[in-house]
Amino acid sequence: MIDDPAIRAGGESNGERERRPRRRSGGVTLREVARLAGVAMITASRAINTPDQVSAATLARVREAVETTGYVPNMLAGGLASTRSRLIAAVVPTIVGPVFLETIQSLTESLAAAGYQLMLGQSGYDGSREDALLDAIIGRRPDGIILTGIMHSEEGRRRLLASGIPVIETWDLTPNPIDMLIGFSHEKIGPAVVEHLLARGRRHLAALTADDERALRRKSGFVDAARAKGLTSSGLDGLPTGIVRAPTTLGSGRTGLIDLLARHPDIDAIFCSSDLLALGVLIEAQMQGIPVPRRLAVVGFGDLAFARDLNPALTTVRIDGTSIGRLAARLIVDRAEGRPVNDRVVDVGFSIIPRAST
Amino acid sequence: MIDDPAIRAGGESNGERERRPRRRSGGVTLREVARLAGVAMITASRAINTPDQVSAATLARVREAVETTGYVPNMLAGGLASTRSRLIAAVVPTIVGPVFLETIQSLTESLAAAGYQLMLGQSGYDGSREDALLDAIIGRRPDGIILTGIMHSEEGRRRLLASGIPVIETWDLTPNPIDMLIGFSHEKIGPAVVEHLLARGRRHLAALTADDERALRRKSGFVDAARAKGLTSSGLDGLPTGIVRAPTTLGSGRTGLIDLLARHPDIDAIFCSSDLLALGVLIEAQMQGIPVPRRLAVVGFGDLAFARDLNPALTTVRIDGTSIGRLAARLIVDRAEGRPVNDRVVDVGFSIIPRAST
DNA sequence: CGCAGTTACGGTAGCGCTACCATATTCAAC
DNA sequence: GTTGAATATGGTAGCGCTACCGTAACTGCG
Repeated sequence: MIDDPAIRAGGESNGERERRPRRRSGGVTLREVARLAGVAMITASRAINTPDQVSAATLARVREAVETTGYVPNMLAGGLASTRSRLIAAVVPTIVGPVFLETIQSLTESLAAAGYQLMLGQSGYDGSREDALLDAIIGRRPDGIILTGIMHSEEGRRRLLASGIPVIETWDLTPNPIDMLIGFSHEKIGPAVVEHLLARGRRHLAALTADDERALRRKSGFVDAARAKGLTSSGLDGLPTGIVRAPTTLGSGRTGLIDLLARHPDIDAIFCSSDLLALGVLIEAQMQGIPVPRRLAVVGFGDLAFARDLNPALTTVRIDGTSIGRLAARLIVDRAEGRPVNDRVVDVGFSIIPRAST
Repeated sequence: MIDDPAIRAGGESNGERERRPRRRSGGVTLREVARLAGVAMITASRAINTPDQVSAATLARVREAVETTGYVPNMLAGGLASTRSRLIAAVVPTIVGPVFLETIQSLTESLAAAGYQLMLGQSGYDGSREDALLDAIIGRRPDGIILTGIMHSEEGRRRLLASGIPVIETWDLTPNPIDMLIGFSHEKIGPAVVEHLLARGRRHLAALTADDERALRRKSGFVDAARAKGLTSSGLDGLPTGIVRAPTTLGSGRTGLIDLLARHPDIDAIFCSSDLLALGVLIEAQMQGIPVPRRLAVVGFGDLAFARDLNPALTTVRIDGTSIGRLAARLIVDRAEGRPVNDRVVDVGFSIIPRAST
């Protein structure tokens, strides 16, 4: 080889063996900033990350150097050195389908305010990509993982536990959380809705729900509570129910109502597993000339922005998604910064927003 | 300095000077895997990242070692060493407001399939947090940045350019993109909608739009095209228009229609800047007993899932958000992997979906 | 058989940053 | 003055991985 180190070294100084160069990221590094400010790298680092550990004069000089060079710290390097990536991962079944949006929104904002960035992953409604996604996430060494309304495999649980990364499960209340939990009881929603409908004089209840796990549990709570009150449809053990494919659409609300009415013409109240379904029911009812709420009461779930503006305004179950996101951010950040977290399980509850549709 | 390396070194060799330990991430490292497989670290690395560069036997041994240890590569370290983070950043004004969801969804999926992860940032509709967000993003050294329908400050442009990170701007067509561009012309949508409405015999057009930048440009195209066709409302230079605050809601659609009708009772067609607005218009029209489309034609924008299921089904302008996301992923990944990208500006166009509301 | 080209693998030195230790200096306390 | 603690700064060795450069063994070819 002509590329003999000795020959190459000759050019350098006298004996000085030539170090091979390496592709660099191209940007300004902390070394450069430190040199410009006339301090050691570590001091420059402190000036940037823990400003109150350096003197005012030094701080000013470092700040100026940062300014003139346009230095942006490489957080990959910082994360590697400190084992704190300042990345938080959030997993949702799917981002279309507006249920988790509020949560993601407030999560992103709260995290950004604390200097953290959100990584987003979609597991698919059937959790198909969940395990592969988990590896991709754990590989990035996030400081926390937020699971949004998700059923995880045993294998997934193990990997999460083994990774040692703080985990928050949300939008549900499981008996044995992996780590932390912020959610509410889907089972308890059903009875509350039954209560509400009974109070409004309804006796022939029905449910229209998506076939996803949590919606089905809400439905079960509803059906069981109705049965406990002695409300069973003629010839049925439980209640008239319609099941539609998740994610729910307005269209499936319309066909769902048609189907339910065909089988049970006497129903006078429907609990839908999403506001979108409820909107479909409202529209179909109106087309068929069925007055809401006079002949048919409709309850949704989610309290999406449009619910209050419908005609009639939609009675629905409200989950404070914004609180969930904000709280999740706080817990995760507290954990990441080593502050103690006392409430590892938080039930944010739900509320029924009574409006004109019931 | 007393901290002379020679002195310390002396202590080391005979007196076994204790090397200070350092907190480690706690997990299994590649070194461990390599040791178990009986190969060098670099070979283990190749077995994992470029499997066809190692022999079948070695590959199997490394795979087994990975299996038994539960090794998950630290991509922070990998990213630092290779200057390829395999992170892609996406910036949206806000995630609530369903317009960009399809794009984010397909983006996330396409990127995941290629081994990349999405970082999400929200700039706020007014771009207030944009500059701070940009630093947070650039600091993570993503392999690409996707700007979703965003107006960026000059300062932001500079920082992006200086960072050297590939950038894709989407949902718009600007004359001088920062880098790459996938979008469509908001201006051209207006004339197309005017065409459509004229063909359906409408003569008294109106617009109801949000006050965000792009919606206003769609409106301008609409108004200008109408004026060019000689369609001006009595006593007006242009067309009756209503402006509502972004983000749009169903409620603002309702009040918008009330307001427009009060000022211009003779209008027979409304172009709304979002499907949500259009839904509000439909609902309000129905409340007031105004038959759609007989007396009033309604056109939306976005073709959200519910548009086809409304009654009457909503005529709307469709943007293929899924394509935008998929294409953006491809361009970014191609750039990241060093493949040539020939079409740096792509116009994905739009289409008018004629339905019963016009 | 010699030579080049290919395939498989390894040693080493970073990527850019921060944890860990250390030193120098200052100021209050005794 | 000595001691102790707090403040301000610096040197160095990694964090866990891959780029760069090797070497050795094997192949095909004249």
